[in-house]
Amino acid sequence: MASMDALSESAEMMIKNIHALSSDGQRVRTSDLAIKTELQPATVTEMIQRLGEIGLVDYQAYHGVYLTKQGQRVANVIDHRFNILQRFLTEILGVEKDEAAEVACRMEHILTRDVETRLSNLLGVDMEDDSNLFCHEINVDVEPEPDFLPLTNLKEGKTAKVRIILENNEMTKTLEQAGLSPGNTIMLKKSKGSSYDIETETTTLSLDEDIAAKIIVQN
Amino acid sequence: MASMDALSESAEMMIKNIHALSSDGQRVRTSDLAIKTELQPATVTEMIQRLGEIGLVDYQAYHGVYLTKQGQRVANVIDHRFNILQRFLTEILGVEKDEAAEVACRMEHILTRDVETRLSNLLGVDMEDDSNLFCHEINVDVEPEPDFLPLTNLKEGKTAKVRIILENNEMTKTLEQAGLSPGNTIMLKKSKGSSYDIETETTTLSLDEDIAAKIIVQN
DNA sequence: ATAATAGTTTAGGCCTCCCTAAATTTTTTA
DNA sequence: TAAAAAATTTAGGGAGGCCTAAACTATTAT
Repeated sequence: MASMDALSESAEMMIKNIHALSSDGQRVRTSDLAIKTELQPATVTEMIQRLGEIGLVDYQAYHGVYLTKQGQRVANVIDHRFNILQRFLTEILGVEKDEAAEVACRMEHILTRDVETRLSNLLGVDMEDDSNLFCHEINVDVEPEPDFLPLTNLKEGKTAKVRIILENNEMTKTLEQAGLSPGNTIMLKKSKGSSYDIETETTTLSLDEDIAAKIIVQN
Repeated sequence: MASMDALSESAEMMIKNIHALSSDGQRVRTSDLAIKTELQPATVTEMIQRLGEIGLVDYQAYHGVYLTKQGQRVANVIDHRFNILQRFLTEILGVEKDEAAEVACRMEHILTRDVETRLSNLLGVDMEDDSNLFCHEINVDVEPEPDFLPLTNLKEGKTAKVRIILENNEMTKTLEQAGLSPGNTIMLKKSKGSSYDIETETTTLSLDEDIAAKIIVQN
């Protein structure tokens, strides 16, 4: 097992891909890695031989590789960094998903531990608790539905939570007294014409369409 | 002048360093570059010869290099990216200056235009107006206090600038329409219970606590 | 069971990015 | 201005990361 200086980007990518392909702890085949990494099989062989010498993978010629304990640790770090970066790019910067993935994939090899931790905090992730971080490719379309909508779009009979009221004046004070303020739960009983009948935790009331449109609720 | 694929990190670093050393538009000497880049003089020579072939520098053997127009453009892009990244790392994440510089120096070669723009917006910088960006090494200890805090921690009556909205969905679009988007200034009028009353440049609104917690402002 | 096919590795080559040592050019200085 | 000193470049070499073509091993199918 050779010395352990920092891994190259290519080496880290290879480890990441081995990890991604060895779902069931089985050995991963050279050809599958070649496809995933978009490298030639010969190049993959060369690479994993080097990783083997360093002790990050267990490699047996003609029979594929799997990550050693150490290799898994490396893979986990990289995955974590990738996820943090991707979330930062999409959720905070608003970068489009594909571009975010590409950029995150390049940056994951550069992040220091400190920056990683700070980014995690910014995103409200507990670094010690890894459970919600290893989602490689899994939570791709979970999309728990934003579900923010103006009261005018709520279906009759549906219950929802008031989240935003786009106005703040005398009128809203009245609404508040009726239990219609952010954080409260309400139910739309009926909407006929431009009138919305609502039931709050404390009372019932009827709203004009213009006002209802300014009340944003969440299912 | 050879073809123009993407520059390597090393090449970009060399250009950046040539730029940094050619304050007065004079030719930069190989030995100075060797010191700055911490490479051997022979390595520098090799590099700048290649840059010369590509047309990014004007190189005369034994007499140093200077950046061509094209080279300057590259240098400006890199410097800009570096500054944006460094500011993000220090001002928003609170990373210590030296580490921020190191990380920024690695990341500057990876940033895409889009991410660069978005980071600039986050920092409140107008991408078209470069003047406040070229601060290399100048604004070293200005330290304008991080002061980033969630809206839920803002004191009543205080005005602050919206910096980050930790989410990107329907809800944020609604907020944006109400003048609540990064870069805008808002004032927290009152916070009672789980409801936050805010005044933006265009309107007033009331927010639920969960949402308020995702809005990061700066004093 | 063995021949054909599919998968893998080795061999050899190219480029980048580094290096050291030797040659060359420029600058200094006596 | 010529020799010494300093700076620069050339020559040659090594490692990493890729490649293609050829050799080799494993698997499949008849």
